[in-house]
Amino acid sequence: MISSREEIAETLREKGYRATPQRILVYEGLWNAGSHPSVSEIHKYVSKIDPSISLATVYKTVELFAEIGLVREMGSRDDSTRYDPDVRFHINLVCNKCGKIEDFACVSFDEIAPNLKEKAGFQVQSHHFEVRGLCSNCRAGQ
Amino acid sequence: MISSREEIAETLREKGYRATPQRILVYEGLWNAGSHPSVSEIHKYVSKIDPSISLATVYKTVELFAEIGLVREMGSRDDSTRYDPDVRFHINLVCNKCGKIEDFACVSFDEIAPNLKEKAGFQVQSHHFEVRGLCSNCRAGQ
DNA sequence: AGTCTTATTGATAATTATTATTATTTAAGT
DNA sequence: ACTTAAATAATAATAATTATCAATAAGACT
Repeated sequence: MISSREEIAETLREKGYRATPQRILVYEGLWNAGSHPSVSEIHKYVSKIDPSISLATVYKTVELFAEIGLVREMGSRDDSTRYDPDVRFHINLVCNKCGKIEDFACVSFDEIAPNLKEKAGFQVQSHHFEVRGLCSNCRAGQ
Repeated sequence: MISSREEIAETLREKGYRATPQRILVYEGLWNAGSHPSVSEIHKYVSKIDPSISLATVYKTVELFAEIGLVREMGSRDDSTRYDPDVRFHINLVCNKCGKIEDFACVSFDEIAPNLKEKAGFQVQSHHFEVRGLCSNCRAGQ
């Protein structure tokens, strides 16, 4: 699922953007800075490799990635916005107690809203499907 | 779908909270302060009826309502967090251009993730199902 | 390989949503 | 009516995000 550095560079150039080392690094951070990382967590991760990278650059990069579909913005409920580099359709299960986020496969988008486009005339660009509650661990500890 | 003042007051008391005029007012604001209103919009609305109501009170009230299931927090992507007083399962269609939010009925939760509870052992407390893209108007104007 | 143009970066200031604090008020049980 | 803890209003504090701008470097063109 994760793309190679050269694939990312190619995608950026195709869309008319420059393939900078910072952008490649942020892409890798999205996959390696923990589960569904925040900008702050991504910045912490990439700083270990390039200590001079700016927080503002990470902000601008994830915003760009979201625009061109390289990442999915999850919105913020508690602290800060989180990002999911898996852009395939799935459900994010967020535990209200421990905060853990799991991914859960579900039926396809077309099965859920078969006539979304016909009825609403809506052109889908991204989605955010989040379910909040208690994960199995936290339920056990109740 | 909207509950009466007395029903809201009763729900609050049942859960052990006080039924204050501010809380009743905020509940009405959730339905009347525009589509999927933000805290700021709710405060603007309720201030017309009770000019002394504090912004902090609106924040605390919607937080309480979200906890006891009287409203659904939609999370924030752009500006501020928005709230949906319709807590039934449905999709929010958010236009990336004009910002309009429409509600879209879809198949039931259980049809989408039939074995969510069995497989993930996850106890659902709330959901946020948002699809971003272009609404029919904005597509036409492209 | 060298030069040019302009997008991008890094550093930081500014903004703004949200939360915390605290004295005062009030809902609801007695 | 009285009491008491919960709730409110006002406002200060926090923290995420955005804006600004001079310096840098990616990529196009010789």
